[in-house]
Amino acid sequence: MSRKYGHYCALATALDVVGERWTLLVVRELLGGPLRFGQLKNELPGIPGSLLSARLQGLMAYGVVEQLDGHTYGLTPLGYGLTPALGELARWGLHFIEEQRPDDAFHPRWIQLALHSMFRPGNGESDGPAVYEFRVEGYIFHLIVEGKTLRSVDGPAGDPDLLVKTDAYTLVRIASGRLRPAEALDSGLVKIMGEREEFDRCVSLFMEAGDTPIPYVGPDGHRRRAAVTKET
Amino acid sequence: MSRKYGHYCALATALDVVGERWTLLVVRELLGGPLRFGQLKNELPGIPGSLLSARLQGLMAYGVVEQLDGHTYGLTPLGYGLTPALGELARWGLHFIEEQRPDDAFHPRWIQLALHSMFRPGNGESDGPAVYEFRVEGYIFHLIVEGKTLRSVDGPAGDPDLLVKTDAYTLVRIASGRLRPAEALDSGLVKIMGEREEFDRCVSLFMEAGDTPIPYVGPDGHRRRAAVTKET
DNA sequence: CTGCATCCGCCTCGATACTG
DNA sequence: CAGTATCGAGGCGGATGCAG
Repeated sequence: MSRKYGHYCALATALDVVGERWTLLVVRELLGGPLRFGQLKNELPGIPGSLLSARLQGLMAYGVVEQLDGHTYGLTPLGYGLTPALGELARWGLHFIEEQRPDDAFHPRWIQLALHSMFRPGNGESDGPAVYEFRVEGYIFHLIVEGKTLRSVDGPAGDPDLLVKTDAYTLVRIASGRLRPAEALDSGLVKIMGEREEFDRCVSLFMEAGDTPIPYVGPDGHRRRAAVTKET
Repeated sequence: MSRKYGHYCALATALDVVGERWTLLVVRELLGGPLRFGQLKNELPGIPGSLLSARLQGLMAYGVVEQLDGHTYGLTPLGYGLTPALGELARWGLHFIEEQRPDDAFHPRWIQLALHSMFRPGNGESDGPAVYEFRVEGYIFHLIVEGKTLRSVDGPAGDPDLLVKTDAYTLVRIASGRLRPAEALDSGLVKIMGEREEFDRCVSLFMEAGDTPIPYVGPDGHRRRAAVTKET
């Protein structure tokens, strides 16, 4: 049995279930739909196979993940219930995304989660559903905005209102408030196919106009200790 | 340097900062305001002093916690930014809160977080601010509902619209959908001072009428494995 | 080749004792 | 009271092995 906190507290209980290392990242992967063990392992660079196995067993025991036919694992409704929590955590994590893209592993699917976490339903009134196709480093998906709901679907859209082509690093710089969307467009870091007006509307769905939605906490801002500290 | 996932992903980055054991519980304690090391240790039953020290150092290095005058620690604005994430996690954790109150440690302050996580702004229209005082197992605090915001303050209220007296276990049973508020009131598990109508209004701020907001996942629901599994 | 169990070195964690 | 030092136990990371 895994380590528990032994606090009669909703947060501590949640962490008893999904607080261990790698667990929430496993859930992150499955948010996009069921996956096989191998795919899961491929999209979680660094995880030992044995640990992934253990996590899946644990999550199944809690009813968060279920094993479907043919060695595929998917979230139960309970597991999908973690979506808002993961969204808020991801949104907060944008404060700390590194300025320079490090040699970290990356999968374009990550940014779908980030986009979801920044979605502000209510900004940008749209009558019918709006469809935006994204092409990020070879990966294609599209967002469907309908009223107050946002869905992201893998693959190209049939007839998108806008097509956006860019790279992950640029998206991160925009999301963390270090690059304004208009600048990204003018400098060619973001290329669009469609009306400029539609681009602005798309942007307004995720961030307030002229404002940095997620102020970035730089590497020096990380150190709040006033005086000199031992650097070992 | 703590272990990092090495994923260029907002969620993984957040977990790099607050994903280690005990870290989010330290933040939970500080959400109510700055605390001294000793208080913090007392309200986190089970944490080793050395680990609390390490966590505080780490959080300070990231700018999430800052040391105030006289050995007191408080959240920075960045730290308070974790509020929605902790709220969503706590809300999800309500699915797993044990049916029987175990011998777990408990502090009434925990339930303030749970109440926050269940708050549904927009339910129950109130013109002026509504003030509800809670007395839970000797601990007194009051909620101030004003429009779409909810604040909870330690200590008694001056002139509350309603006074609620109950125990933690009953609150958990209500929150996890196993006990309806009206039943709790009728059976005397919850005692109120004020109008019954005001009680209903208070309830409607946190849960939909006649509906279980957080379906409980019982100990048997935890096992989704169809067949018999080895029990060691 | 995929899915997962096993083994081992290392680092984190948990408990206690110790210092300013 | 605030925080540090020490040490055993156990979770984690990486490599290997085996069954379907």
